Amino acid sequence: MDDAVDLIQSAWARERPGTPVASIGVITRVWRIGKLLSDERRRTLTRLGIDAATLDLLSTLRRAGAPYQLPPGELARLSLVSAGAISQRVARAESEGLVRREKAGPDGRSVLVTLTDHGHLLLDRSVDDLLRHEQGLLGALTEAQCEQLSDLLRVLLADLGGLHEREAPEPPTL
Amino acid sequence: MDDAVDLIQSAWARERPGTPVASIGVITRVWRIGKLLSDERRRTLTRLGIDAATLDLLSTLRRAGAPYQLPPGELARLSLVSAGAISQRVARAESEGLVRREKAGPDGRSVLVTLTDHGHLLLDRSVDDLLRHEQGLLGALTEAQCEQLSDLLRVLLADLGGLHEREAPEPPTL
DNA sequence: CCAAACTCCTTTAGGCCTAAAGTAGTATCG
DNA sequence: CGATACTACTTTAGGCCTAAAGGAGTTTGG
Repeated sequence: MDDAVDLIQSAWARERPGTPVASIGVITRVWRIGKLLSDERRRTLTRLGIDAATLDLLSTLRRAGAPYQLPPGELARLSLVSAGAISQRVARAESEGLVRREKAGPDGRSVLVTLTDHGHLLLDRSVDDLLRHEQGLLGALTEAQCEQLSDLLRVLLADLGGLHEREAPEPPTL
Repeated sequence: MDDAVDLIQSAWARERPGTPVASIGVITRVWRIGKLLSDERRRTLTRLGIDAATLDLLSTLRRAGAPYQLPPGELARLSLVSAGAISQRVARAESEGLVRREKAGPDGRSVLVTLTDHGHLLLDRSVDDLLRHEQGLLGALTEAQCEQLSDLLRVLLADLGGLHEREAPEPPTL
């Protein structure tokens, strides 16, 4: 039986024979699943009184362990968003008292973002509910399928990880 | 060996023992792969002189086949975005001469969005390049792995597809 | 030493999206 | 028929993001 993505693939084949449709089965499904999960997360988090960007920020600091602080650059790298996005996330979270900015160390450029007690509490209050809910969303997959899927995605993610750097093809180290 | 997502999982387990981390292996990887692919697509499309939202609109009309027209509601359903987003996409594309809005049929509310020749050309000029490029991004996976991955994602996507409707739990048909 | 290059972070301009409100045409039903 | 509910689409307000420009501090090399 065909799903919506199979139909996209066959529609291209019908309308533009020769179009290279091989990637669609994986890429379009990844995007659609990601979109549906994001939409659902937004709904869930609205109920919990937090938004996805803030949750991501607080989570990253929380997972770093005590003393729950990281520099903006590290947050950007870990979160896969631009430095500018982190600056804005931190500004928003700071204005709500969830994190604090501290000038750090001898290098006058560097900053440390620290989780406040309020931020810590808000996170701890939301994360289990959220993750439990999302675990339920994977109910269509058996445990074995989840693992198999994780393994395949791990391979793909590892390969895509260096995409940005690969831009300027480095001369091989002779 | 552990990737960044495995580290997220073990960090939660370390910092908050008991947190339900089972979903992370699939969900976080799907998001990250989707993000990396979107970033790469944005870069590719910038070179081709089009943006992802417009490409999606033109593609959907193109795949519908002659006469290349669909109502906004159908476009929203097929593209997984809100009706408001479609209205804006169409407005942007219309101002560039890529599509045309037509009042359709006896029902005064309904509209048909039609691909113009200009839009048709722009799409046909971009889509093969784009898809060929993206096919290359899956190079880390063998053909068999791609198929296996597609199959697992199809199962998950089919299940998530009805998420929005499941909101208001319908009384069982006695 | 000091200029140039570099690094870290922030700010700004602009893009696209969602949720919700707004507009207008159509259907339902007493 | 006319009020009410509904449906299709658009508009608006606000959120978050990227790319690029803008400080400011640090390193490098003559």
